[in-house]
Amino acid sequence: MDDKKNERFSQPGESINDEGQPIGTRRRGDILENAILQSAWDELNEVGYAHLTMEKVAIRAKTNKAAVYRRWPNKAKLVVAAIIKHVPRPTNFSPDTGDLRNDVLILLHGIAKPMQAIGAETIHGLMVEYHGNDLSSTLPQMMQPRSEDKLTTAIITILKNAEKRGEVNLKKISAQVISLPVDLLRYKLLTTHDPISDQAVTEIVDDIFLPLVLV
Amino acid sequence: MDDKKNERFSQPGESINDEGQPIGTRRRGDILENAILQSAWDELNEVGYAHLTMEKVAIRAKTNKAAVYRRWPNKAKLVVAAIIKHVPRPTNFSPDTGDLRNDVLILLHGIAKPMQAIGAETIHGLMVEYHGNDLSSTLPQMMQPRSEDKLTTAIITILKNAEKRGEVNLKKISAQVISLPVDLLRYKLLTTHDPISDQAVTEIVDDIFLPLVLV
Amino acid sequence: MDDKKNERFSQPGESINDEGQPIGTRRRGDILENAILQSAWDELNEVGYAHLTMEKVAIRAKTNKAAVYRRWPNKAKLVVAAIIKHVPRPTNFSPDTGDLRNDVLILLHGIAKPMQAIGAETIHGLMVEYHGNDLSSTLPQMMQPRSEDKLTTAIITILKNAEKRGEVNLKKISAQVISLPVDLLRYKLLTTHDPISDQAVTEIVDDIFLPLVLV
Amino acid sequence: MDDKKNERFSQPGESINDEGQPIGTRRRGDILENAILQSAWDELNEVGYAHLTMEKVAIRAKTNKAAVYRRWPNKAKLVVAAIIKHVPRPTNFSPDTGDLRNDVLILLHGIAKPMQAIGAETIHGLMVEYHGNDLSSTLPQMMQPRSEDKLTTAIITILKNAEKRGEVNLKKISAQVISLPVDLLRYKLLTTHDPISDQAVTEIVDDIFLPLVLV
DNA sequence: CTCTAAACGAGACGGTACGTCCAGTCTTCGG
DNA sequence: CCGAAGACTGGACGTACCGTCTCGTTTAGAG
Repeated sequence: MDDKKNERFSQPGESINDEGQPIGTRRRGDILENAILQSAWDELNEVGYAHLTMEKVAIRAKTNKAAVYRRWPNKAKLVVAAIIKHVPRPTNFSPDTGDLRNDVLILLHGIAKPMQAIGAETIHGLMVEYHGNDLSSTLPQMMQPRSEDKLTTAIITILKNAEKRGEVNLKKISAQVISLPVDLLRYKLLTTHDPISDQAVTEIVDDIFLPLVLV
Repeated sequence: MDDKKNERFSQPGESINDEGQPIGTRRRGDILENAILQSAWDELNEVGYAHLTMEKVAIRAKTNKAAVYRRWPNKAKLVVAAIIKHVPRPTNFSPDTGDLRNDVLILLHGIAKPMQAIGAETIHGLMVEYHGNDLSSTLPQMMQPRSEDKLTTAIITILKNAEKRGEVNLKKISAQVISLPVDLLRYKLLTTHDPISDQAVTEIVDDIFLPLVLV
Repeated sequence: MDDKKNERFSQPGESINDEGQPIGTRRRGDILENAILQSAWDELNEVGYAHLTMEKVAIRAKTNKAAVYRRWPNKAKLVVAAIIKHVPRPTNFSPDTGDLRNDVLILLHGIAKPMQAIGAETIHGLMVEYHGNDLSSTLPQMMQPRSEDKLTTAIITILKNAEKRGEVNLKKISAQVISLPVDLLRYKLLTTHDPISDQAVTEIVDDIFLPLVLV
Repeated sequence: MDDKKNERFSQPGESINDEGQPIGTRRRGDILENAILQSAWDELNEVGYAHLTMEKVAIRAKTNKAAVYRRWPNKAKLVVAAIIKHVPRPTNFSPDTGDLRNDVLILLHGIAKPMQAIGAETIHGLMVEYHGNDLSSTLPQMMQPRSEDKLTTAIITILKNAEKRGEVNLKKISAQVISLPVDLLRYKLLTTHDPISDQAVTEIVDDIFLPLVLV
């Protein structure tokens, strides 16, 4: 997906029409793929997941349904691809500021931002469509509930650092507690229409997580 | 909805066809309403929320779409009605066993059962359709995220009882913590395909909730 | 097809839009059926059988494909229906002018006109689509090759009349010869793009048919 | 078409895969052309003219559409080329057995066989596609209606031979009558799904043609 | 007990989108 | 540098539902 197949197209010197499309050229490969994903992303933000259709995505990308279906067999996979392309992955997975509270806050804020960009409605929609299917290979990790991979290891790393400083005793912390802050944040993101306030994140850390882990 | 308009129909002496439907009679009112809700519930369980259609519900109920739309303006409201009819409301909202741990466990198990009956896919689907709209008037409380009503007051009642026994100090417990067990349970129900184990519920209480509230 | 189901619609006093369509009314039954058949007939004459599509017929009739497919399952049957509606059936099936030559000429001209109206391309197209299927129930008789029904009996009637006048001896005329004039005419209609000249019809009768049957 | 461009390919020493195709070599020229025509012919016999598509022909020939379109601009011309390649041309265009009846019968049987091999559906389909266009340059003569070329001259030759023997008087035979046997045969082939019986051919000659031409 | 208004059943209607197939054209890359 | 390979645009296919509407029938309830 991220490899550069045919990055250069439409060499200089070609005539360009009013939409900025090279005339006499036919978009292919990544050029076209990007146009479709951009179209899907725009539709997603304008009409929402429920009212996004393959047909309109194709029209908006000035192509046709076959070109879309050739790449993604259904709406869910198309939307996931558009999300992966347009939503920045959480940046700082293992902050190490020397302070447990700071580290966790940075991690949570890093998760909150991209999930807000996706939006609860889209996540719910994907859950419905993917119901039962395996989505771990396609969905970005931050959206995956129970992703024992990245996010959990991130917290464990943070906690290990804290343990070195004597802040916590990792052995006495259960798995439930480890995934607790991320789970709670995700729950709030899924069930709240308004953006998550900084205060809400702070409360998760100060009122719930830290009291449970600090020695 | 629950009043008895025309409960008796099909008086004795009428001919009955092989499906048990009275011949020459036309179902109306609650009789018909129940038939539609039953059909919707069956469809929901057979094909799932995403593939449930008003058309098939009407056909299965041996009626027509107009009769369905006359009662519920869209799929979401129809499904909610079917759920309310078929899923038993949590039984014990304010257990008082004289033990905080017991009380919370009873409450959580009481919530878990009906939500399992509904299923995560349906809840996600309803979230998509109701996205932005107010659903508090229609959705059963247990499904409502942030339902500050019933469930929160239930816990508060339980905690008050515990406070009388000296188990907790209610003033020092934040709102976040109060709704924590229910939120966590709901999160697990939404994001897990397998049924919630008793152990998982117990862990929520023993590893997370009680350590935060016990004095 | 020809019965009058809902001939009256759009009662006087209703508002009419610029296309002459009643506003607020939904066309049904024969009204809609006629609109579709008219649309199909117009398309047939404008773009020809090969380029007629169900989609364009529906659009032209200002309706949708489902309404078309509900009535005719494929292009061939739709076209046949349009033909039956718009092409007048041969008028004079059993002329009796007292002269064999005249009678046959009248019959042939009566057949030639409607078949010309249909056009060779359409007939070939129908033959392809109906290949193998039974079309006798749907195709107008004049188009049916080997329609031993109407047309043959028509000629036999004509010949019987001639026999009474002593012009022919029916017993000595083979079935092949009886259907010969109609077959030849149909062959020319199918294989000639230009309209059939009166002279061509006359030659069939004078050079071929009469020499074979006159005593 | 029939010239030998690159008859030899796949020189000895090349590796051959299980389909007998040389590996590492690219089929070109006649090799590829023959493969396409074979594929077209097979498709024609399996699915019929109406359901034959350029796409499937290309796939079946293990090549791509462009290679097909480069050689034949449309389905009709491709099919004609396949027919010319696979259907033997009528063998005996000017039999001279010393008997008019025999000569005509031989000619008609010679025409009937290849046309049966092509099939009525295909001929109708070609008629539709070629509607209006000139097909005389591409279609084999036997299929061309009104082919004043080969077939007519063939009959004229036969009749001239008969005239020498005093069987007919050519001057008194109209053009209509000359083309009559072939026209009738073609008509029957076009409008009958079952194969033409020998008897039917004999009847054309004995009941219709000979009575009209014999002195 | 009759009359009327409402609800019902049946299903057509206008409309949108589905996912697929094919016609032709164009670009790229391999031989 | 030709041509094989295959992606592209465009459009039609036939189907499924949506939510609305019409028509004729049945029923409940008022007078």
